[in-house]
Amino acid sequence: MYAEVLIEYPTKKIDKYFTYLIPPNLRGIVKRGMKVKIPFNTSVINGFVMQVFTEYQSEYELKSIIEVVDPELVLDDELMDLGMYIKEKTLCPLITAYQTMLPSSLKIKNQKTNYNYYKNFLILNKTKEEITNYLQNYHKKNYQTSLLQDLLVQDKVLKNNYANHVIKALKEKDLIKEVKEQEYRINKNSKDDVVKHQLNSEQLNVFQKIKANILNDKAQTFLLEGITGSGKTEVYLNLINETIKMGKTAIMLVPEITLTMQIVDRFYEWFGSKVAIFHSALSNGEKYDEYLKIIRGEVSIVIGTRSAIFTPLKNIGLIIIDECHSETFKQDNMPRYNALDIAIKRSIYHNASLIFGSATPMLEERSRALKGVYEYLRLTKRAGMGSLPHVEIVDMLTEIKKKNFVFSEELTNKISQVLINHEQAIILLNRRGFSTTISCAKCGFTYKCPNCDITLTYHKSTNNLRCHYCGYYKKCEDKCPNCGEDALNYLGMGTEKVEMELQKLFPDARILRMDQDTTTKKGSHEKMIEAFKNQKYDILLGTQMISKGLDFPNVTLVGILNADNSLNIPDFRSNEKTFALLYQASGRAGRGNLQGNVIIQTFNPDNFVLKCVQNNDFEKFYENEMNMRRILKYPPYYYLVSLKIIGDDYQQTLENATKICDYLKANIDKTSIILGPTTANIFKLNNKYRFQIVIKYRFDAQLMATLNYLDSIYVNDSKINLEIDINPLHI
DNA sequence: AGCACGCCGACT
DNA sequence: GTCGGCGTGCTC
Repeated sequence: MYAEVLIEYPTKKIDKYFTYLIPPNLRGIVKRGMKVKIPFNTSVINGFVMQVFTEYQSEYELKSIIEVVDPELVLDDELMDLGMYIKEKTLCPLITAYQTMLPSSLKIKNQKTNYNYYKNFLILNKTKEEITNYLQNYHKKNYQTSLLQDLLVQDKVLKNNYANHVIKALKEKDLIKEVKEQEYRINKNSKDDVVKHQLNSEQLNVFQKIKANILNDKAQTFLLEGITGSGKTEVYLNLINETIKMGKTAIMLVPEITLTMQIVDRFYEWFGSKVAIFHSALSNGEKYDEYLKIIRGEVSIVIGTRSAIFTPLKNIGLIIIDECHSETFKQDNMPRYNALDIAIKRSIYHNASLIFGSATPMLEERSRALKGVYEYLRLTKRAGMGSLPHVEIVDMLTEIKKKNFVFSEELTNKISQVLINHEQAIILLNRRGFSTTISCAKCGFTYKCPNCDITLTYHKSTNNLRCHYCGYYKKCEDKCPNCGEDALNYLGMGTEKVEMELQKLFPDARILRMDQDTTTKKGSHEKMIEAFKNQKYDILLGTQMISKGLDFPNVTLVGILNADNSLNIPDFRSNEKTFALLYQASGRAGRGNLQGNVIIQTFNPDNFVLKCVQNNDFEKFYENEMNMRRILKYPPYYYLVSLKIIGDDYQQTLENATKICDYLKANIDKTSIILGPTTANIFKLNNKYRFQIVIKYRFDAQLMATLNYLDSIYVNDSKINLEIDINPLHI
């Protein structure tokens, strides 16, 4: 017996099968989809079995598989094929696809093989009658009798709760014995008195439609566009409930679990131990346990972040991707897969229903829904009492003249009103992007590329402004070209500065600041949210992280500082992202019975995106943005591919980039557009120079073959590294 | 990815 | 004369 094995080094250089002998003691045990320990070159490593043969002709002597890493963890045919699909679509080493499917506790370097977690219990070694008899004749009352009493009531008790000498004494009398049982690290029970809200007519309509589709075993994707507070979660809960009643299983993806703990708790309340969760904050042991629950068929619902789309559930009836517009669903290292694509693939395999849910779906998804590729469902009314908030745009230019640099008069007034009424406020500081842009503190002017409608990026080393899309650059000026003031600056406001300012204005207000600095400790995020929900604070101040999915009924005011900041990020999606962010953030206001107010502070009060947020005008925003994308040839009208050429030597890297560009021009479809080579957004990283080529295409029969060829060429180049990202979210 | 092999420089 | 630098190539 022989096995073809993938080596667990995530590199393209050895992305091929190696054949091993299956020793007699492992025959019938080693199967496709299993992890095995193998000798490779001079060391012992893990491998992944792709195929088992009975016959094999070899010119040289084969080595033997040493052992199976974990006989319970086997990827089934669906996931094995899915791995191949990912390799084909994203050009990754095959093993990286399988690695993302398995819990990280089984990674190469991880020598620890057994993650099973045991607890020691005590049980009676005699019948209950015998013990009762014993207790009646034993006239004293001590720790021993109390332990026996406990065991008469409970069958088994945790060993750790009792003193060792007591246990020893009872063991010597042969009355009790110790047993070891595997325990899952996460144990949740459903609540009997869970509050199940009555669905309104809109929710009911959506529920009925999707339920019927699950019953019909039809693979169908739904785009569920529901305004903030429209009760999407309630629809999900009811649909999942129906799914498991039909004997099927469900997966729900969320962007980041820590931000969505409120939702996850609701799932535990409804479904208890039928739920497994996956996210990065779990320990290796916890992940292993959750995975085991799925493999053993003990759970029927999985909630998790991106990679949870690969959970080995059988008989999937429903897949939900909540907040499907989130960029976290695309992985930005290998394998560069998009969970939405995988979800579609899996829903077809299982004949399952698939829901993409969002208040602000990406243009790609929305246009597919309009074309009828997805079924378009909408929730247009808030589910509870709350009505949509009143949105006001404040021009910071006039405020600055009044010496209000951080907080406008209007926002200050509204905050004091909130404090008087004992309500709560959220202040969102819209952080700038990763690259440095220059703006004028006096007039809000920013430099734009004349060719791309993209904000120029400042390069300190050469003191000029560049467009990393087309290569346009210009010298940096001292004075603002718009208003002539010497007020160009590179820095935005930090949360700390805003907090100080806020405390100065409202000395008695209890302010909670949430940003990367204050939430790095594990669990601190949840604690803060809990504290704010319990009204231990009046004002929550933070960055993007506070804008999503949180539900605080007492919040009546949302203030958004420097709203136009994210518009200046050099990215063709910056409008879309800003719209989603502002809309989501405004949605935090007025979720209870109280009327909500939103104040948007900006230097561009007439900005189209902001106006659309204010007027709640989705259609107009999408229409305008689609038009822009069409003119500029961006998704959803064109698909994108990004190639990054990375190397130590500037000249050599640029030469290779040019060579690749020429090769592309000669070999791909003439209707495709090739941009570049230009310097990449991050031009120098880890002392390596980075160039970028962007391909825009619609239909290109030669493209994949060409990319595959280029990829294979550069695998064996030790000087130049080529990174290809197919359908990148940003370039 | 890791590790061995191999061919050139500054040392006891 | 040798120790060791990391460039190159192989791993069932």
